[in-house]
Amino acid sequence: MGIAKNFFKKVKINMSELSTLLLEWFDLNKRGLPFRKNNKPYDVWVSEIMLQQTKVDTVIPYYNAWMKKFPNIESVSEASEESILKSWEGLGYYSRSRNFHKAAKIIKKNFNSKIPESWDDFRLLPGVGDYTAGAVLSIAFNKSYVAVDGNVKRVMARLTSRKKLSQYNLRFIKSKLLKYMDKNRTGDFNQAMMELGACVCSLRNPKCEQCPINKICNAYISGKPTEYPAKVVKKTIPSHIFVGGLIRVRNKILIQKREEKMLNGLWEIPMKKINNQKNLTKDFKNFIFNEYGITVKINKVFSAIKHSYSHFNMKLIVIDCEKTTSIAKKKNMYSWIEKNQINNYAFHKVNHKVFSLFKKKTWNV
DNA sequence: CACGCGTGGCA
DNA sequence: TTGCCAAGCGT
Repeated sequence: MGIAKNFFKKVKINMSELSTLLLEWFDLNKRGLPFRKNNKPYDVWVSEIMLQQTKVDTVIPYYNAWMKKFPNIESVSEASEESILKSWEGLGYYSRSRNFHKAAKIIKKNFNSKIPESWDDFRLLPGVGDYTAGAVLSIAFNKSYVAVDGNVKRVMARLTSRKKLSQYNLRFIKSKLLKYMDKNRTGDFNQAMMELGACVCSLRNPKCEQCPINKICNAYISGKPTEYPAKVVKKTIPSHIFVGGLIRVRNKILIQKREEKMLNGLWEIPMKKINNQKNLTKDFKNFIFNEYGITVKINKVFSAIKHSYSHFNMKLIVIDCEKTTSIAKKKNMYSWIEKNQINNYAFHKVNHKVFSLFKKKTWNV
């Protein structure tokens, strides 16, 4: 008496048509992305960095502004850290911009400001991983490298009916892609795989009936495409309470520059994680005195602003207060600025929520 | 190698 | 409302 096997039988797929079918679809259905007009190496690279874990629609305005301000490698290599961060403000994953800044300096110094075409040189630059190297080298130079992002992993997991994206399966997937990609159009092939994943072979509701390669797809034949790849269990995200202050003196407020790994180099109002709200104002006053040597008079305590980061949720209680006395003490890098100077600094997101809250309420700085 | 790293959209 | 995830990389 065997166990009933109603698992579908994996079909031996002939992938020799993959490139032809895919590119035929891509030529008719590709979106006209602004960063794919001329496929110049620098343009492609900038877009690939911005597109990491970020949606196309979010990237477009940042990309256009960046290209206007930093049209080439040399302009990036000569830019200040401040102006780089200001152009990246709000886009997230700020180390991308810091790594690109470092890479531009290396390219100016070692490669005469010309983006290297060899895998070994390009892949070693800070912020360039296997995906970005493959994408840039294939799209800008038509080199035969695969670019395997989250979309491509999902498409290939379905084509080959692999539930687990183990290192072994990923190597298998890459070898198949490399074998069957159109070597005359490697950049288009890679982008077509990604576009298919984003627009047709989507995570939740794949449009299998419209898919140009459904006849060579194991997951489609199985009738349960969303079972590939299997979902991975994620860690639950903790929540933390913070207290922060809009500390005023006359028409100015106090801001500080972050020196931690997270949001490094970005500006913020003084804020601190607290364990509970029992001694909220007392904790806040102590924090401000210990950190800046400032005593404050509290005007108003606002209800919490919520903000979600990738790995924790923040409830930020903001206190409106005025500086009463101060002693000379500088632990952090900080600055007193007027309201109209806010646009001169790169703030991280939650500060803009604070500013807009105060604008609505009692903003008379 | 599993985790830290931002933000916005969408179900 | 809350949770999930997106053209990944560094450690």
